[in-house]
Amino acid sequence: MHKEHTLTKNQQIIFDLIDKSSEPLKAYSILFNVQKKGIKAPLQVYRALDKLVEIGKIHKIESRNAFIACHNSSCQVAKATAFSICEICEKVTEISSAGLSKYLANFKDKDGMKYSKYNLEFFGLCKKCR
Amino acid sequence: MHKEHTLTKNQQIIFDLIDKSSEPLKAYSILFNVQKKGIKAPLQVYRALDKLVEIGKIHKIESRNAFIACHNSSCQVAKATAFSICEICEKVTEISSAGLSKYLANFKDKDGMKYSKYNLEFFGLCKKCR
DNA sequence: TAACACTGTGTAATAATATAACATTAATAT
DNA sequence: ATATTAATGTTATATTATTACACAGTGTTA
Ligand SMILES: [Zn+2]
Ligand SMILES: [Zn+2]
Ligand SMILES: [Zn+2]
Ligand SMILES: [Zn+2]
Repeated sequence: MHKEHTLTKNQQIIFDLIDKSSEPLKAYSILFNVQKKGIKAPLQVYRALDKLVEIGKIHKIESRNAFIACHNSSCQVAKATAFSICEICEKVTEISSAGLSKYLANFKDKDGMKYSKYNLEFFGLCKKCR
Repeated sequence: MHKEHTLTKNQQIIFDLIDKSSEPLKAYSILFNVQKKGIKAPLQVYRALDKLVEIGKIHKIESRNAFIACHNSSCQVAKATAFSICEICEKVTEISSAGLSKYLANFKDKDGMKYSKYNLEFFGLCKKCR
């Protein structure tokens, strides 16, 4: 469960937009869509995005420079994320697998180092596109 | 072992630069460094980078928008990559673990889907920065 | 109270990253 | 030879992200 954060006005507007989107949204597409709500500048968007990522309400899909809402209630560590990305339709799904997260959290590199933060992006074809 | 590709002039210049760098290089830093060799425009750099990524000679570190040479001779599938990234000094190391790549290649999502392409970035502190 | 720290906001300007469009040249295949 | 593909050179532009500065709200604390 996510720690409860009271979102500010800008954060709430931008989170709502991302949360109800069926696909990852890019920063300037978000900007375009919230201009009618008074958010006029890129920085206002990026500041809200930064905060939302920090508190785990959204995640950034690094390979796409886009953002999706976290729908994974067990995503306790906001910084340990895994996604599947369809290379045709660009559908992105957050992977919620206890086995995977356990494996990665326990993975040790050759220096014996463990990592609690990671981002994993799988690429392939989604059900519809196969 | 990588399939042998004969690099073109621009590709070779840019690969050499990345290969001898101790840290990931960004596209415009590459551009700056190869201008004396006649590569003048961003597009010339991006085209070479795209090709080098495609043939597995280099990898893109997505979270950093930077490129490193592949030093992993067992990196047969150029598109299945794992890295550790130091959050202080930004040192990046390609992880070469048979166990990890086997686990990820065999991972099935809840639809039973397997993925042969993935990119995994671990974040933490390197030996020196711990 | 007043001073302070902290967080968020608004705005303008600019930096950094990446691609489109078009003309040309080199390499490869039949 | 000719067709095809891949790479190049160049200009312009699109996309993504940050710097800098002024200010407002909130809570702490001296
Ligand atoms: Zn999540
Ligand atoms: Zn799809
Ligand atoms: Zn590699
Ligand atoms: Zn370090």
